[in-house]
Amino acid sequence: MSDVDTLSATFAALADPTRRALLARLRQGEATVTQLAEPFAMSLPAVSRHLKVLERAGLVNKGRDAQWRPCRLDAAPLREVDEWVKGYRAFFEERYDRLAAQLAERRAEHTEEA
Amino acid sequence: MSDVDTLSATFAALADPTRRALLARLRQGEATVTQLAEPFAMSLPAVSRHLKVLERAGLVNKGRDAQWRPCRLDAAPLREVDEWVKGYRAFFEERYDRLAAQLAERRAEHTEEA
DNA sequence: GCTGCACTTAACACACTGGGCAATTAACAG
DNA sequence: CTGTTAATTGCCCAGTGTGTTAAGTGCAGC
Repeated sequence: MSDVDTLSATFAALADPTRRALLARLRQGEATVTQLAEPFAMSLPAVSRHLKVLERAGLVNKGRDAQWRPCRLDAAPLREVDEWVKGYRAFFEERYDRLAAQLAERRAEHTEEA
Repeated sequence: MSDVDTLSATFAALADPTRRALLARLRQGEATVTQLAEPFAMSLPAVSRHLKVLERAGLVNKGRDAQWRPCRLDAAPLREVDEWVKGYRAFFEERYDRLAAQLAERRAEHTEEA
């Protein structure tokens, strides 16, 4: 996890239901680590580590208020995810299904030519 | 990786640049395992396993043509990703930045009430 | 049936993940 | 100074991921 590209780090961070739940919670506003951990059947250190993963992925910012570390959502990396998915929208959107099929077929022909 | 939810499996599959490159290649149409492996500085078995990960995530379908396994893109799982990201769009889209801030603040007030 | 090609599986190494508890740091409250 | 609360870090363990090479499987063609 040392020098992974942003997109990989973001996807990896999102590939865990606990972390996605943390993000969902943070949509409702700031929360401390203990507050965030409360709903989970999991130790505080475990949640703290999940938050660190999210933080390193740039999805969460931690502030400092005395002994509390109020966490805020930073959805910026999700913009990149959105852009990436956009490149595949033609392949999963209903209204684009036929277009996608045509694209794939036409490009397959080009491939065979080469 | 046994009984992971679809979204987690999809995100995990996407959290690897090699696999994303494989998907990008498959946008241009069917390809065999060897064809797919060709651009990578990586053994064939390694690529084969990457494809298996994509297959188990439902992102790739493998056919059977004699000794070849033509792989096709199946972007259906990405629809779910798109839906998920949509839930955060208000937090990263320029035009929604102010709205998101308001939402977060208003919900933070509600939280404090409780 | 042997040989070759496409691909998968096996066996192994190694790093990372995610969970637990215990100990530690940091900051407030008396 | 002492004790409490918030949060992190260290250590251990089990499981998983990713790469290698070598062996196995399945199909085609002479």
